[in-house]
Amino acid sequence: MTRRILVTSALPYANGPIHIGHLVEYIQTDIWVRFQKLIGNRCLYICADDTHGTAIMIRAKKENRSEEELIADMSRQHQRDFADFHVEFDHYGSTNSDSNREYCHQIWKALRDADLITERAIDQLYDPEAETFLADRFVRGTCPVSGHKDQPGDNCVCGATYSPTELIDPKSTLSGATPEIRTAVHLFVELEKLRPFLTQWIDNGDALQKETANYLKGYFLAEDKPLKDWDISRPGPYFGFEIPDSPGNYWYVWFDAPIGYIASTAEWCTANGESIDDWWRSESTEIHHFIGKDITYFHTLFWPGMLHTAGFQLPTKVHIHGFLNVGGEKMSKSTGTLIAAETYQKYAEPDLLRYFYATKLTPRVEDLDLGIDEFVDKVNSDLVGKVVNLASRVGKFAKSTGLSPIYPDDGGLFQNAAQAGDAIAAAYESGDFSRAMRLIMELADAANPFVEHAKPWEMKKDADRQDELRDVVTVALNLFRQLAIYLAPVLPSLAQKCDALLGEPITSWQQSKTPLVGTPVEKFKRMMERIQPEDLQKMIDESKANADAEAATENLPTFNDSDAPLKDEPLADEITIDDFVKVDFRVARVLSAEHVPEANKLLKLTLGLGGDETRQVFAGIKAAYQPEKLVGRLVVMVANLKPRKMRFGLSEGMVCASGPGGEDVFLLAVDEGALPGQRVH
RNA sequence: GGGGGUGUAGCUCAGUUGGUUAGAGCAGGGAACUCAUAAUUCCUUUGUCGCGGGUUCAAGUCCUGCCACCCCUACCA
Repeated sequence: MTRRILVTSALPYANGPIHIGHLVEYIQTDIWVRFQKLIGNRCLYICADDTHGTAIMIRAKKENRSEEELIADMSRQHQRDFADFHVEFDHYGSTNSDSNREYCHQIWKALRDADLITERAIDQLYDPEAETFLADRFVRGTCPVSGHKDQPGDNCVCGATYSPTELIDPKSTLSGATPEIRTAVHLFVELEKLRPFLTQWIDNGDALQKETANYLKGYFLAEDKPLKDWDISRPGPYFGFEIPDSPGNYWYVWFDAPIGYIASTAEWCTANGESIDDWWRSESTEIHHFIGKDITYFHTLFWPGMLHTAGFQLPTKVHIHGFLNVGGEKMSKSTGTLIAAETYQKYAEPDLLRYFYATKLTPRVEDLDLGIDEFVDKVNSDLVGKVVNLASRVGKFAKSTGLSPIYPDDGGLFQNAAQAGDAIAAAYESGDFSRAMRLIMELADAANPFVEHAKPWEMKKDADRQDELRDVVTVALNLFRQLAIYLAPVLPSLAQKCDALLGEPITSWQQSKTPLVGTPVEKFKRMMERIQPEDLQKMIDESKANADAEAATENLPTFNDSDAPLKDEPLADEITIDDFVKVDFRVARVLSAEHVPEANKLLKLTLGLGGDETRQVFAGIKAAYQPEKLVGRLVVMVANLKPRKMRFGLSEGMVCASGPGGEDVFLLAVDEGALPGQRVH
């Protein structure tokens, strides 16, 4: 019976690029979705960019562009990265969409109607310069308990926890300004009122992994403490949706983000003439969320609460995965292990990462580790040495023989592998990809000896044994094709290469049950390259270099230069290089400088251009410079200016200086090593 | 401090409801082969199944104490 399944991955935040840690989740989900489609279920894979919140606002400001431009750009990057890694969504939306706004309104109204919303004024730090309220992580100051300096807004290295309003000498990390305490009204969801529902939802059914259910019951739903109200609003300015019945307040990003699942599905429905209710309000549709353990409680408490209140279908299953470590350590920018999808892609095939993750993924909430040597060994010996090699070693003969009209005796290999399909499918279904990969490799291990023992290379030399050769080719390629089918959810491109070789697309899991016979075979082409540890080292090196460069940029002092000078004197009309070269700037040494008694502003300078060349120039810098201090220094002059007769004598050029005049005049200087007479280009 | 998890060959891990001499892949050693991407095939070494008790005819598997590591959470009496 065909199931109808809606699948989501967590919405990536539009604040940064996709890295290999994110990819664990998208690859995991994509494998599961491809598997469902392959066995013939109706399956929809929905995702979107998560675009709202303070972080986006701040970043847009820093980059001097609108939030809309920023998130459009990030969305493009994200979708490009996903496509590179063969993560294939049925629809990819954005939380900053009309559709999402509409569903936010709808769910909000339901929460109001259920009397779950309350208001309360809370004190929060406010950055008067950046004109925004500050989340805890945007404040640093001295710990009120131990006195440690430069601690984050909510906890200290000494172990103390506190409220950011208790920090001594707090500073905003955005502007460096001292934040002030401001009171603002926030809206809250009274989660405690949903306790009976949540308890029941967590206890009954198998929507959650056992360890997750235990964790929630033990921690959030413990009898002795009520569930805390959920702070669901932020005062403006805030990049997000304004709350319709609370002007000036915006929904906190975690309110509208999961609603994006529904909104994005709705967009797909509109485009495909389907009804949203069939997907989100139907008991015959399964809803599967794939998320990381860090956002467990949003998806297992708030989200079911929202769905329940607004009358949507609850998740059938929340699949929670652990974090990625690299080389046994947490990923970090400084060691280069936080590798961007884009960087990975330059040095290694995305398929290899998909396979490696597949061998590591289980239904449990466990962290997984990417070790360089392990990655290289596993991928090379499993995929290249066993799977691809199976096709490769008969590939050369196959073009001339084609496949036999009747599948020959193979000692039960094909039949055995066909039967193993059920166990492999069950492993995929339960999210135990690690087990699935192990089972598939067992088949690959059994297949290679067949070729070895059949000795096709001897048959090739004997004209009387061409039928036997064709039989060996038929067996080897069919066994290979079974592997390609079983691996298709993980390695979609290998399935395609198998199509290209055998001329029969892989579209269904059931194809693994029936051998392909009597068809021609295309010329064999290499399907996969081995990877070297150095390739992975290079991507780590590049990531590290990128991180260092970024850190260097961020450590640059910030210059808060006023825009007044430019406004006072706007840029002149554009000129060409030809216009520019007409002006001959020269480095000159001040040989003498003296007051001009009759003049208010002028000094009389004698400028040397090297050798005997000198120019006499009157410069309006009297208020700013003492003549005796000018003698000997280098200046920049316009040397080909038409001489002008002044009351005090002939001025044979101009000295370059900036500033509005009076005491605020600043002569141009040249760096050490410049020589009088040199032209300025 | 509380909750959860893990500990099996050098490495990554399987070991179903307790039931024969504890397994696989990779790595190591030896040989063969040459169709194949120095790939493959055959043979082969290695384990106090973290440590100590207990239950049982029988324990890697169940109970218990300890040790180590990991994850979550916290300073709450």
